[in-house]
Amino acid sequence: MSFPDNYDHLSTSEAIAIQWEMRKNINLTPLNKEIKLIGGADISFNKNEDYVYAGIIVLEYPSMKIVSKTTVKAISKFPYISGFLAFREVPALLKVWELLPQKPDVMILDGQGIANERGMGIATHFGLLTDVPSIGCAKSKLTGNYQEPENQRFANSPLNRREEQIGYALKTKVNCETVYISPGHKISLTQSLEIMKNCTLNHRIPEPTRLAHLIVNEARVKDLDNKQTKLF
DNA sequence: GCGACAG
DNA sequence: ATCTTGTCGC
Repeated sequence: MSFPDNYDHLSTSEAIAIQWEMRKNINLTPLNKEIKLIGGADISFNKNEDYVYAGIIVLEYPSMKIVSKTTVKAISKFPYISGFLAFREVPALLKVWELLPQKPDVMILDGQGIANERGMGIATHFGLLTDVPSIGCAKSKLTGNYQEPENQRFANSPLNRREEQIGYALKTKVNCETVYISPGHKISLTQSLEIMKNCTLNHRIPEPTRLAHLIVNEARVKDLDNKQTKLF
């Protein structure tokens, strides 16, 4: 099938067809390369605007020292629809990816990997298009069943769909809500969990996506300030 | 029909 | 996700 240049005017049935086609290429075999750099991606936007601020932060692994921050402002007309988050966020993230001074060995996306109705969460979608190993780290569950982990740091339980495990529910911090980890592409289930534990400092959200969220929000607010000061 | 529903 | 103040707890 032919893939569109952008997702701005896609119908959900066309999006489903793309997911169906792309999923054939998902690879969940273990990554057998040392991880030195890890990236985190996120987007931010103002309500009722078609602009999104996309960003990727690159960190040393496992020290979590910042190596680079890159953000870009882009148009995204595809709305947020549960199950189709990638179509809203990935096009802008690909633009940031192109601009990175140095590509990381693994990318962490704010959302699901294979823990999606059709196995095609944002992390899997991004990983397939960039051919980079990727992991999804979501703040809430999309699909699947699991037992709530104990209230202990790094307590975890499998996230299952039917008979198959698609990820983990992970307690990154005591007295904080669970996060949901799933492999995206070119990485295994168990590796995705171990890597995310190693990226967790003293916050509920592991550093890559936590810091990515901060830089895209900063980019958005600075742009808002510009608009305000320009009026005077 | 009912419940679920990443950001 | 974004809109928003104070407030409880480590």
